[in-house]
Amino acid sequence: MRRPSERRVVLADVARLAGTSEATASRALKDDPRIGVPTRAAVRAAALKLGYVPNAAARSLRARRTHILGLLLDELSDPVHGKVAAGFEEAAAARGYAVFIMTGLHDPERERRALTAFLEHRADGIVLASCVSDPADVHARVAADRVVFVQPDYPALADGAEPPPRGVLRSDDPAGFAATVRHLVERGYERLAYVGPGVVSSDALRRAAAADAVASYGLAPMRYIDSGLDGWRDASTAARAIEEDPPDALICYDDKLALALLDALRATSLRIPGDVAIAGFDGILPAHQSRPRLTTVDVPSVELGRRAVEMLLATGRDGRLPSSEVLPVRLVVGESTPPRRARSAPEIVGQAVPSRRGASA
Amino acid sequence: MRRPSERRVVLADVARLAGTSEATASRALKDDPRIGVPTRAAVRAAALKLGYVPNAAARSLRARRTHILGLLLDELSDPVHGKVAAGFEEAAAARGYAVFIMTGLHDPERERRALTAFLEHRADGIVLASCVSDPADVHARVAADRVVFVQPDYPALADGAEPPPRGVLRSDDPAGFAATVRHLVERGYERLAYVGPGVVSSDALRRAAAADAVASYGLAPMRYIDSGLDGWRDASTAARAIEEDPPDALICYDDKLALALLDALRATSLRIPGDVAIAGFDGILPAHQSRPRLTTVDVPSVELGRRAVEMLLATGRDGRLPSSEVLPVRLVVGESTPPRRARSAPEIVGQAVPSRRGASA
DNA sequence: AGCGTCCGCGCAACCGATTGCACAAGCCAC
DNA sequence: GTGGCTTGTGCAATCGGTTGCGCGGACGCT
Repeated sequence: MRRPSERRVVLADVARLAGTSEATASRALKDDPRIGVPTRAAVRAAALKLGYVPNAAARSLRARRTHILGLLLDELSDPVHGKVAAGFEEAAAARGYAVFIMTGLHDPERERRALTAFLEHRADGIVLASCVSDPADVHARVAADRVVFVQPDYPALADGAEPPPRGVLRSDDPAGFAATVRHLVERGYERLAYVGPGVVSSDALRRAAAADAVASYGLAPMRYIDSGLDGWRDASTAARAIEEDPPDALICYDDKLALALLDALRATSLRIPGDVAIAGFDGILPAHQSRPRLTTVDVPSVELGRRAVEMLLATGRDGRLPSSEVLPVRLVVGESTPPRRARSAPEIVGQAVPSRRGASA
Repeated sequence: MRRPSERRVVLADVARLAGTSEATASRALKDDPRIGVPTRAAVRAAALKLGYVPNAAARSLRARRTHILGLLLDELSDPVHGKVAAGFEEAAAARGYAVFIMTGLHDPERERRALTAFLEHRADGIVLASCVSDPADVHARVAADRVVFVQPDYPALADGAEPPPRGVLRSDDPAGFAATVRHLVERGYERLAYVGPGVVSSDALRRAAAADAVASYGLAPMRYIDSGLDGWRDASTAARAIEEDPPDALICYDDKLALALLDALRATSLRIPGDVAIAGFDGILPAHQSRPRLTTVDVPSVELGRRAVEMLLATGRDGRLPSSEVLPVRLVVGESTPPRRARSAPEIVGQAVPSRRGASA
């Protein structure tokens, strides 16, 4: 237990106790082969005895490497971002990097401040997950070989750019939505609708991907239902709009929204999935446990976080990041999108109020 | 866009451009009143023009303050921990602190390494959420006025210690479980069972709190059902055990487990809540959206994170942390615990659970 | 014995900011 | 004109490690 009066143990103390110079002590502690084995042992022992803890600030000041990685994301409490963060932290820790995490909350000003913090602390690498700022602004502040974009909302950073961008990592969301649409079409759904928050820019991409798929099947253009920004909490407005004019199936921006809708639609006369099928996106755990089980798309969120670290730390000798990557996604069919023609008996699964009757067959 | 050839801009460059010394430039940038207004403006302009970004390592080396806070938790992808992290990050950012987040994953060795990282980076404060290490070991490494324990699993750090501990922050879980038991008793449930992972140490506390409450109502001792460590993913084993000999109601360690059980019990002949009622704990979003809606206890997780920051930064002039705090929780009655008999019991929906603040008895 | 190597280690500069202290003006009063 | 003050700046030490370079001694070889 360190008393206020005791000064912090510094390298000089270790060196003194070990009977060497600071230089030797420093090298010994990092197992420099130029230092003899006995000396190394002596320094080790001294450090241990004194409870020496090197000062990272001093070290990185001289070494020009901080072993710090910065991660910027929207919301830590969001399951998807939480998984990205978990994968990121795990991979970083495994490689001996500490992780700065800051949240942007869709606020450009907060993002700017977060970036400033990363830069002041001289993070060795920065990962921007779903940032709302302009990548050009970002690149004006951060060297291109030090920043990786994960799930960028910017079409410009996606495919088709010339030259192929580096340092961009994302999951194949368009393919996921295409798979969802295909699944629905194969199951006999025709009038599809997309529900999303609108303002989030990745929403436009997902919606467009679904719309493209719908068009490719020759179906009528997909209806768009605005869930609003807080549709994740209160989806009742969207639920009423759906009740008024129910489509055959709903394609949701993400699982969080789908689950909120599932909940809100209980208050309507609609039976789910009997009257309206519903599909989500992300593959978060509650989606797999909901009732009915949600048809959704598993996104490798943890893997995204992990790969982001690997990309950052894999700059080749040309000092450039590996080229961009797209991680595959996987459609998971649940009970929320049953074959449409097969429905003959009334669905019980989607009933609104739990039964309080006695035992029933 | 910074080219590799351009050297990083340092304070000396700013000073040169502004025509002052480094000392003056440094003071000007932090609005030292001793520096004349024109000089301050000149330095400001020079810094802006050069795109100067101060080096946090150099600054904190000399200033002996890093403006870094460390947060150690079990799993970032866990909803509860995610909310704690979110509150923590938000409060820290608002006060100009950067946040190191590391995960322990219930592994003492990882926790040790995380603590080492915090210490090497000289974090101004450290928050340990649900760490599995011995607090004594922690205090041997970290000054007592620099670390806050959130939701400690250690009875020794809870109430009753003498002198009252400082730097301990938790929610009133015992009161929450007591409220759940009371609710179940009032609704006519008699044979209660507790389901938990067993090995997690906070499990013992929760179980004990529930058991105490059960005893206080003169009911038979509560049965214990082991969910296993990965009961959050696969609760089928526990579900089979429940089906074999169903209690009246299940009190679960947390919502995650309750939801998994809810899901697993669908594969049994039991109807929920008709045959067996079920209650969770934590108040995570999916619990409020599940079907049936889960009776649970809202825990102020975000607030825990926020308060942790405030406690860390509120050390008085005696250099000591504020005394420990217990945040109140709130029972939320859902559909998973309907009245069991015809006799109607008083509704206590949304009633706040009486809770004590501070460590004073 | 003489000479070239190699090994192990220390000197001192350096990373980039902060800060105690001193000093130079400018101003007033005597 | 000189002393006492205030005001605005600069010098240089300092924080705690890292690292280029050089030096002394042990060792091998002729």
